[in-house]
Amino acid sequence: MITDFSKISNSCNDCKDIGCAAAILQPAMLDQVSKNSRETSFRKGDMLIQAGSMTSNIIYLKSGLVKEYVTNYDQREKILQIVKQHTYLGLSSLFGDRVNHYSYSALTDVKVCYIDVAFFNRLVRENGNFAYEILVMVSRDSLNNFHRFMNHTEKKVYGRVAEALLYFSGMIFERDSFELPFTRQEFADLIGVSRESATRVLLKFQGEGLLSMQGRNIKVENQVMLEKISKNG
DNA sequence: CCATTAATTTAGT
DNA sequence: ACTAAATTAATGG
Repeated sequence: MITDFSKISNSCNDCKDIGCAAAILQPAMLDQVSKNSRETSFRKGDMLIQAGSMTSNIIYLKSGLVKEYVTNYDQREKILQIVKQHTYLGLSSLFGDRVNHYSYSALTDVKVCYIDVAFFNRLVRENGNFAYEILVMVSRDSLNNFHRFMNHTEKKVYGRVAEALLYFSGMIFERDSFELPFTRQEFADLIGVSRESATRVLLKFQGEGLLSMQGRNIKVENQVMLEKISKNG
């Protein structure tokens, strides 16, 4: 947490991490955004939103990675998705309910902007283009997640691991080598398999030359093959 | 402040 | 579930 508030410059007009929705807003409107939002940062592992809390603020993720998850009845958590920079957290909860349905915690050090929820609502109502972009985000989000969970019900462990790897290299990091931002347990939680199965498959893939890894550093060596495995389960 | 060690977390079997 | 390895926290100088 930042404690020296005087150092925070909070003008959205010269923000380098502005998203495609806010980029549409007129400078005068962005000034309003500046007045109704506040930037802070979180350390890796910090919780940003606890499921069940009220949606008093919308959180815009400026930089870093965040996991969106629910904790199950039996203590095992289910990770819905990895959220990367330049997206809003808790949108579906805002429009669907007044309560956050998911928990969010920082996978890396993270910079965020809190935006007052009443103001955000006003923004959406008064700026059609902004609202449109938000709608696109929310829809894309739900489509993605829906597909991923559909796949879970029919894909075998190999397919899911392959898919997750492609998800990281393609969607999140956009490069074929990356550092897994979390433990094997969390990796397993993301794809809904046991930790043991996840490591077993990872090692098998490594043995077959589909990827190389040391610790959390993973490099996709044979994307074509992984895609095939991902498709066919 | 740095170095050692103790405690907790993580990975693989 | 168990062990080894790694990471993090605590301690003492």
